[in-house]
Amino acid sequence: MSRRTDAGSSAPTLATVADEAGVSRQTVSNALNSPELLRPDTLARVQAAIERLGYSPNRAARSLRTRASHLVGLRVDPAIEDSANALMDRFVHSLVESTRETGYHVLLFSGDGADDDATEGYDELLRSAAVDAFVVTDTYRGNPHAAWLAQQGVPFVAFGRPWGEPAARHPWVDVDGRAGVIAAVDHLVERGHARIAWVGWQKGSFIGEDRRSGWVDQMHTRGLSTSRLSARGDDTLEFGARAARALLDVEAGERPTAFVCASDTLAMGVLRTFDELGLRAGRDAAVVGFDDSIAAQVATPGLTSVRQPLEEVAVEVVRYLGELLAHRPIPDLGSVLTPTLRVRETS
Amino acid sequence: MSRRTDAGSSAPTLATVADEAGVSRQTVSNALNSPELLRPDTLARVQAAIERLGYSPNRAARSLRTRASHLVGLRVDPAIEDSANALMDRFVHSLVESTRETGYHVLLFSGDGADDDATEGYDELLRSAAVDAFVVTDTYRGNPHAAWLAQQGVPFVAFGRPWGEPAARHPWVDVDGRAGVIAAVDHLVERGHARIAWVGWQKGSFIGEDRRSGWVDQMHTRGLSTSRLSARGDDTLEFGARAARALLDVEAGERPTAFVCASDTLAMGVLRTFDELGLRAGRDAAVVGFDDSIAAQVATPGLTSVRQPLEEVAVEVVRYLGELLAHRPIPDLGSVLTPTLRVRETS
DNA sequence: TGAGACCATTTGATCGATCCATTCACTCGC
DNA sequence: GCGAGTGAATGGATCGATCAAATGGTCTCA
Repeated sequence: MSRRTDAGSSAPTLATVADEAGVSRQTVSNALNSPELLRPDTLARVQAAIERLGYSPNRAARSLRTRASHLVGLRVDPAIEDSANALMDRFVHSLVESTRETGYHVLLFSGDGADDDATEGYDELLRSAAVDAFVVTDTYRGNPHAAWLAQQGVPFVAFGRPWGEPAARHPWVDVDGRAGVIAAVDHLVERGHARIAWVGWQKGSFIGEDRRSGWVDQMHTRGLSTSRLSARGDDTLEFGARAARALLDVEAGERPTAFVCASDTLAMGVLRTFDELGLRAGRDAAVVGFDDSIAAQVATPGLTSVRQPLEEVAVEVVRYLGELLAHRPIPDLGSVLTPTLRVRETS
Repeated sequence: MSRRTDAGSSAPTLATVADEAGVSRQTVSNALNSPELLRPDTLARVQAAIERLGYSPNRAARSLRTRASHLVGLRVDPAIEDSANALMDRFVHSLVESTRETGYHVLLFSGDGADDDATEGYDELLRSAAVDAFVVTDTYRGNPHAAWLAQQGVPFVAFGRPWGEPAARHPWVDVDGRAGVIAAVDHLVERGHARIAWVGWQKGSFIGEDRRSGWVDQMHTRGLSTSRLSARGDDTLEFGARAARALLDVEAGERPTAFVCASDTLAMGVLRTFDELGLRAGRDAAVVGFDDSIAAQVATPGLTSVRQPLEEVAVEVVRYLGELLAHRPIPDLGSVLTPTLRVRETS
């Protein structure tokens, strides 16, 4: 009965456990994967043996046979130190937590230096069957990764809408940036502000236009003018500072009393200009950022900011992954979550 | 010759490539793993076939046979939003970059909710042979993870010294916090400061004591007193603010003119108190933080801070991993890197 | 009593790569 | 001309799990 009695120092296998419990390999396998097939007493005996030997199925062997690695790939791009990056960090943490509950793990990878080939990294992991699916995070306009994955028929879930690509058929999760900005505008209007400025990104960014539309529309809904209150440029501290200087450099009646920004980075730039001009955020004028970064939390004064519910995003992403990998039809291809406003001293 | 001519939609395997090139499986395998064994013309023929079919070896099959997954595990703990977390982010990015060059990948995992069992997560991945080694990041006093891994004989590299455990035999990489603080003190002395305060963590933290020792010793080396200039508490914004208030609440001659902090979080707390008291960092008193977080970069005024060379740390960690997994003897078990001071407006 | 249905369990084959031992081809020396 | 020696390529076995099909046993009902 014991064709494998070497029980030496090497890790226990199915055969080891089978011997220990006095059953066959397949029965042990069933105890793990389809316990309902076993008679209760047999199941108990096998489970006891598994426990006793400290057995865990070998992942490589299982993957080889089932053609499923139970890994999802996530590409992390070379660290650009800005708030967007810190955002990713929160998301990654949440993603790891969520995947854990479903028995999956997150595999990180990066493209190689040569940026010309966007499929780099994805392609390799895919062909070697290293991962079952991908999570794609930066879905800016015409994201080549998403397009390529879709074309290849690779399972993936995107964090971010397929902006401007109505034909996209992959599941995605996104945060309603527009709603976040609307909440910010409402908050400021309720605080008595009427001249509320926008400091955002250049045209061409769908995300930027989405957020800005919240400002434009809600200002009009509230009966307020947006004229001469909008600034657009790069997502840098410098541009935020420059934009604030320009917006404030008008006659007193025209001057904005509040600034809504497309990112915390821009908001911190606005605060820098306030400091230069001797203005006090929260007293002389209000500022609201976007992302609720650590900088927003520890800055003085504390920066009011729109917080993305990344924990919920991760949960939704993993839910979609589960459906996708179980080959279940997915009725709703997209899921939009609402951010919340974290009010601090600058407003 | 072609026992595998199904070349259907499924991914190519060694056998497929072998057929295509008119050689045997083993020859294709050798072309990948020991190309010097092949005759140049055969090698070229095989490589052409690999290229043509877009073949990548199946990782699961390879892992099963070689008993090596080419994955390293990294445990990410539930996101605590502070600067330490942002630090991890930079490190993870660098680690992914460094491992890529050696053909390894980073697998993220987390402990389950039950925190009582420190081995949770590690144990599972280990027994299922999912990873070849681990990278451990938080090596505070008596870190149970490191101790357990060492005891089990699992290969791992630590980011952080095995504080207070001279018997430790695992490789580690660390940043010389003491040297960073010494550089900060020197910088401040050169700027004309003599009463330089320390705002740090409670006793019991080896890292905290290491950093503090840089302050104590360098102050004495410079012939300066440290009396009544030290505050210790939690690593929070609130404590930093409280400590600054207390340190400044003395008669004018006794008052510190500079603050060196054990973290950016504490430094931001100090800045908050400055703001309350109407003081201007960089003019009325200097402040230096530690970690060069994003908050330090975008704060107004910009916070001078000690920056850890995490990119180099990652490279060293991966180098050690390579030695460890190749079973090469490791002569130097530890590697200490020197941080640099990023000077900004607060000093 | 025996054919048929049904259940728990077992056996052999397989996933795709690498290890090991062997075979083949070819040169060289005597 | 023939065995030794070398380099190149091959074939069978194997890693540890799961799949697919077969086995033996118990129970039901004609």
